[in-house]
Amino acid sequence: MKRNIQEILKSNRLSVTAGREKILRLFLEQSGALAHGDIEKKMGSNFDRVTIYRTLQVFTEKGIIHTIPSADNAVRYAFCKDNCEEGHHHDHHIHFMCSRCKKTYCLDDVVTPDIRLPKGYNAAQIEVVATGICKNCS
Amino acid sequence: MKRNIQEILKSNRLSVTAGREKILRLFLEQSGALAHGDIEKKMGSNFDRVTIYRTLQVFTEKGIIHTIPSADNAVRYAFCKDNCEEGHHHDHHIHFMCSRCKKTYCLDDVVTPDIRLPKGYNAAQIEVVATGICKNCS
DNA sequence: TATAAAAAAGCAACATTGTTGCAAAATTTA
DNA sequence: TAAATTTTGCAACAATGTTGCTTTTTTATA
Repeated sequence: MKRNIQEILKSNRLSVTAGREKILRLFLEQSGALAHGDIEKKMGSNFDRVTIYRTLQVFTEKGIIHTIPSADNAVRYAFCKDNCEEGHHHDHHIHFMCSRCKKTYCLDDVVTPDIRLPKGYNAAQIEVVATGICKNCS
Repeated sequence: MKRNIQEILKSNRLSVTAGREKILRLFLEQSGALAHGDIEKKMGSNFDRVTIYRTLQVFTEKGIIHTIPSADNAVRYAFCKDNCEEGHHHDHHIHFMCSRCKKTYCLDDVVTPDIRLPKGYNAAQIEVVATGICKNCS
């Protein structure tokens, strides 16, 4: 796995650093998505908050992770299993937020539906977030 | 319209105050959705930030407005045209965020699609947010 | 309509979250 | 291994969100 992590960083032309490895490992070991705050907690005090902000930013730009919109001002991030390229995600799956355990999942098998928009509107991306009770909590 | 605004407040068992009237008017006069920050700017300095927070909270609880999730840590709010009841929204429309003009619209005529979730997942709500170029910008 | 009760607003203080510039440290390149 | 490049940590700051409490406003009632 460690190998894998370094591969991912290198193939995205990123320096391999302890912080990036650790954050990436968090995403890979994790079934759910992570908010900035979650990561901060899991990283302990060895890493600066600013580093985490910047790492999440480059990971997102590179297409290593993607963002999940939320209504609670806590954007979540999740690893892109599809092979996304820099600046162009193609994660067409939907997301699920459990209101009991508060976890956010990528439902990789559920594809974003086609949606017919009114004339004049042109969608580049469609995000679907379902809220309810997840598998583990029901 | 003024009448209308007071009606809305009263029918939700809320005291009619200058701040609530003004915020509600903003939503009614507005085609797009508003983030807390937008409202703060439009309200000028006559109203306290805290009042705006609390007003948005009660309006949301009462079902007068609904939240729109976002990936930029700036939750938007919009007036509920459907007659939502306290604690139970039924706004089954989707939202559109224009990446050019940055406005967020409720596409009232576009209904949230039915989505088949994996076994065990039970959705209480499904949010769809499309991003792209809106009618006015295209 | 005046008054009491209830609700909301304002204020202050604070906590949390996010941003920026710059010097020090680590990583990569040659 | 040394130089160049990149990343980190730190500090300072800005913006956003929260809480308790007092004053003001609104509503209900006499």
